Amino acid sequence: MTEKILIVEDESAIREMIAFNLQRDGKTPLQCESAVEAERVIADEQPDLVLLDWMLPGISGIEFARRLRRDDTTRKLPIIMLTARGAEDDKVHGLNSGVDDYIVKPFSSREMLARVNAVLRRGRDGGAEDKVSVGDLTIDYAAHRLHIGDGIVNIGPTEFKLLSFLVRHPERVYSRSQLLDHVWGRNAYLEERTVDVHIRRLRQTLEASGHHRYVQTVRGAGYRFSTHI
Amino acid sequence: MTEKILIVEDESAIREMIAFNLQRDGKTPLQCESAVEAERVIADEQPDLVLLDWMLPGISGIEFARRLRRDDTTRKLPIIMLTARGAEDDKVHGLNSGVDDYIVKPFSSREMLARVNAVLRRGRDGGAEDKVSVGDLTIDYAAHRLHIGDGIVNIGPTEFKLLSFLVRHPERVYSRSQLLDHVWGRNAYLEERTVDVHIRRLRQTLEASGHHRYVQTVRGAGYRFSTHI
DNA sequence: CTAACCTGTAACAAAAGCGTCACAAATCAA
DNA sequence: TTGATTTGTGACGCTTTTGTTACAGGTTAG
Repeated sequence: MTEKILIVEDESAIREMIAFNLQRDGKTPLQCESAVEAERVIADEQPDLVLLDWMLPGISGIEFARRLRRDDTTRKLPIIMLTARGAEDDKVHGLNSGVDDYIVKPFSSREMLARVNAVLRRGRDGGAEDKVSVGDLTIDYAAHRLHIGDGIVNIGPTEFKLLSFLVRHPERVYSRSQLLDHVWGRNAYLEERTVDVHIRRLRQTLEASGHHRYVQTVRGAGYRFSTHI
Repeated sequence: MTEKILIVEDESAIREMIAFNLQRDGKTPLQCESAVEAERVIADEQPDLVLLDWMLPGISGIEFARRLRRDDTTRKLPIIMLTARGAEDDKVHGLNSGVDDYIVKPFSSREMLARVNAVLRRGRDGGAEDKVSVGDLTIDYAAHRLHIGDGIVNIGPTEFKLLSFLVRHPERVYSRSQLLDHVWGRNAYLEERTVDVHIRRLRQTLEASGHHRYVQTVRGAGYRFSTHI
């Protein structure tokens, strides 16, 4: 339970603060200032998770994340991105399909710990479980694919994320605002109706091959994934 | 559902804006201009969350947050800090004073609501009050659904709120006026007979699957939820 | 570089739920 | 019993919410 967590962040105040709070939570923090250094530490220490700053001297955090994803030995190493608030966040979000989560600065220690533990838990529970099946649906997270029955169904990135989120939290209503937060990210400021359209597209994809109403509307509240009725 | 949220902020424009948006989201905003005033309101009204400006006349927001954390009666009261953009130091100080989250000015109403709801949700999950059962009724707040016996019944927003309120306060008579206040909100000016019609609709929903008379009329007084007779 | 694809938004259509009213039924006070 | 008061019930516009389609801009793959 004393997971090693590597912090790659050039600003020492933030780095220290994160390390302090991780330690208080029973983790073993490792600190790095640059990607070059991080590469070595990852090889030597085999951390369980990486907290990666988006802005790094030399190679950017995103590029570094990409590189980690390309390498077979680090492909499954969970990464949480630390990003600054700003216009470029959208870009980050669009590009970082390989990143497990991201935290926007400034963040509270509680939020940071919550996300770290969530990602660690995810890795533990479903270490081998890259697939989740519900009814005749199978979501293949590793391959980023959706199976319905025997067939493979083509599904867009947003639809996939939306379905993934809903399936991970079934029998529970989420408002449009909450879905925007969880699926699109906390700082994607979009129309709430955008959610409706994607729900519609998702339903179309699902019902093209089956006839279930997994994705349900709760009037005045939001949407819900349920296998009942 | 109607959580009380205290806004401590000396700039009235910001305060009003926040209050307006909170109200639109179904919350009950309370407003204060200073820490002294806030202390009294917290004691009197028992809010569920505090939005605290970091710059306050007299005592600073951070100092006030620290004080709240020291006091046993307010130790668990969630605090969201409102800070101006900039200064790294603020971040560190704020985090150490134990606040739950941060919002950096200027912020959008959607972001503010998202964070408020996130913090409230976090507090609720610990409380684990997601389902309430009475007799063969089970109200599932998370799924926004009503179970009767084995069956699942879908229920409209107003009926759901009405039933929720009655079930939370069973064996007690509420007048139409009181029900309008608690279910529809203090500033909904409707005919009192509207309550009758919704009671009727609720009864229909309940008796469609069972034959109980949970919702009882008390002539001249109002309605009551009761499991006997 | 082009074509296919995906995305977010707007506009319109459909559906659902809401509040009010009018009248029926029930209850109460004489 | 009778008349008055209270509550139950069904119907009807109206508003709000959601479904659906179309489209313009942007991105990706080939």
